[in-house]
Amino acid sequence: MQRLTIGKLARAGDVGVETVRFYEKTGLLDEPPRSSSGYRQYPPEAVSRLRFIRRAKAVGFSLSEIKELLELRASRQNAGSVKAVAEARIAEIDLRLVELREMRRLLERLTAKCNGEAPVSQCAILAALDGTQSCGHDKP
Amino acid sequence: MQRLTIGKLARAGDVGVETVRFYEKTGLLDEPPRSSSGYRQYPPEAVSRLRFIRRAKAVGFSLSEIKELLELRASRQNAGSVKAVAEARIAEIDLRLVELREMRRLLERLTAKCNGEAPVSQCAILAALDGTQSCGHDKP
DNA sequence: TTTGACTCCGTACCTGTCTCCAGGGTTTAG
DNA sequence: CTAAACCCTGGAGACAGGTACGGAGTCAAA
Repeated sequence: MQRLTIGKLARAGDVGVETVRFYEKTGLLDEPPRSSSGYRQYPPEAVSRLRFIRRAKAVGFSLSEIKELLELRASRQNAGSVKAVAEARIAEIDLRLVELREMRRLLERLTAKCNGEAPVSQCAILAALDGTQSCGHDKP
Repeated sequence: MQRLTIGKLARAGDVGVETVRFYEKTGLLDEPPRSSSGYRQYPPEAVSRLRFIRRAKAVGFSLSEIKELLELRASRQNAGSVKAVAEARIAEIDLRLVELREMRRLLERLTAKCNGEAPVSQCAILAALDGTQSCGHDKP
């Protein structure tokens, strides 16, 4: 039943003390009871909650999505709503992957055409960005 | 030789008026001459500069990278430095692609295991984030 | 008991890229 | 001539996700 100070919780969750307070302020962590002198006294479960947040961040959930997941976890709904959040996140990732691959393709083409020895005035990259050459992005 | 007001420039470059002023403040666009009443009067070349910025943003350069590219464009160096900026950007994109693919892979595995009809207490996604089940991320 | 590590609170700051506002002056179309 | 549409400045606000700081109170070990 031992309670943790904020510093111990932060170390256990591998985040900064300020981050714990920030999470509390934004509703990701509940306000814990306080000691007579006002120190936060966390129950051991706070560590798993903090780790939940860390793991959810690692798979790319935003803090507001994580808050939503935590609220769902505490609810008596069925898992479909959680799955929906995860699927929405996958869809966002897919969108971003498409964008990044397209950017990469364009950049790759440009750098392939660029002769690094020539003066900048003949740089294919700059020419494409100037629009004096197609970079495959704008229609003619 | 007709000069453009900021509004016309903004429309020509498909950005907001405020954005043009912001680009000026941050050094992406030069300060143009002013009319007697203080209105900005842009030369037609400002449009291509603005479009340069727009295209460079589209391939994922940050504004500070774009500023660097614009400075290189105005210099008498050879194209190698431009190419280096582009290659650094490709490397960043590759890094991000790896991260996103990993996130996607983890999320996909979790959602596949999640039965949406079950109560949240049996949700495989939440279980993995809780750490009570491996999500393939943390070592056992 | 003293020292050093810890905690409290509130607020400001950071990166990046804008976006909006108030309270003016100017230009242009009708 | 008037009304709408435009322009000016400086500063604030927005988003995300923290990070830093100052001044003061508290706790634990030597």
